[in-house]
Amino acid sequence: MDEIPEKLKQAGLKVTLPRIKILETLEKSAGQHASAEEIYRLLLQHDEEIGVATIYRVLTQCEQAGLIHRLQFEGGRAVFELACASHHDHLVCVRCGQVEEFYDEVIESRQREIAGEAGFDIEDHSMVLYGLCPRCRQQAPKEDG
Amino acid sequence: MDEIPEKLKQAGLKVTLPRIKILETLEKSAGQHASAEEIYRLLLQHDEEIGVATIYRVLTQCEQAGLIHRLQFEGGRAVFELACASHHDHLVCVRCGQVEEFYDEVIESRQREIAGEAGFDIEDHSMVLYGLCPRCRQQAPKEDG
DNA sequence: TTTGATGCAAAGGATTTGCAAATTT
DNA sequence: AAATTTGCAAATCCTTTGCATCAAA
Repeated sequence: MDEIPEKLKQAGLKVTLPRIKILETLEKSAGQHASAEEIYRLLLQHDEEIGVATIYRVLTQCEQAGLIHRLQFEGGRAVFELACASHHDHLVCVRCGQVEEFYDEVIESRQREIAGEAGFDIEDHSMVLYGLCPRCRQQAPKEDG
Repeated sequence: MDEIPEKLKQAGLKVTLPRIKILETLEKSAGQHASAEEIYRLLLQHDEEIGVATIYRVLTQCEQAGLIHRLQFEGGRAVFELACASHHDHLVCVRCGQVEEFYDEVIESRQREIAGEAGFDIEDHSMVLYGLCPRCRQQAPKEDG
């Protein structure tokens, strides 16, 4: 499973320790989704002191190379994921931040139809369902009256 | 159609000139979608000098009151729309920024099913299709190859 | 008049950038 | 050795906040 250096090479990026560490961290992060700052902290925990600037730069370069995806959920900071998996959309827990992936062919085909009717040439789409994950639902049975 | 003051009152907000102007500007903006900065500039064009801080404050307050929605498309800045219309999702032109709305019951119901299977209690969702609108498609027949 | 709203400028968080020093090929 | 990459700090973008002034109820 250690193809990270290969991928960097194929992307025309030099294979450096920071890059490898950053991608490995993303790979191992919970649910394989992490923000730049989370990656920074995870690296620190493993005694890898890589500056935030480098992390942002590497993530941006890898995104442009198609190695990772940048996800813009509600709440400002971007979250990144390795691009190895096939296309999918996301379920995000508004309480704990947990991210789950899903893919639904019915939705995908409806999207194509809708875009076609509107005359749009779709390049990309994002679909995020926000709510409480099973765990958080139990911990917060009811919030209001 | 001039119910803006009414809505403000119902939301428990004082009916002030800046608020009325800001909501009117949003109402009249292209496709009824605008960012805070766009609203600021549109107001300036009509010789209304309202500070950005006020615009952000008013937009945030109106959002909390349910009068408008804050949309987080790709690219950082938030875009706002009046909440008068019923729920819908968005098609965004990646070139000219044009925003179109759509609603599809098939997608909506699939979303509910998916969330249910995952055990999530959905509070909200966002779905955005990014691509070239009909006009921009003509102006840019092919970019590569 | 009392309460809430505005404007300005300063603060804030996330991300980017300039430049010299350090690395990879 | 040549070309990139890194780290740091300063800069930038978008948005929020503190506080004195001003307007709405």
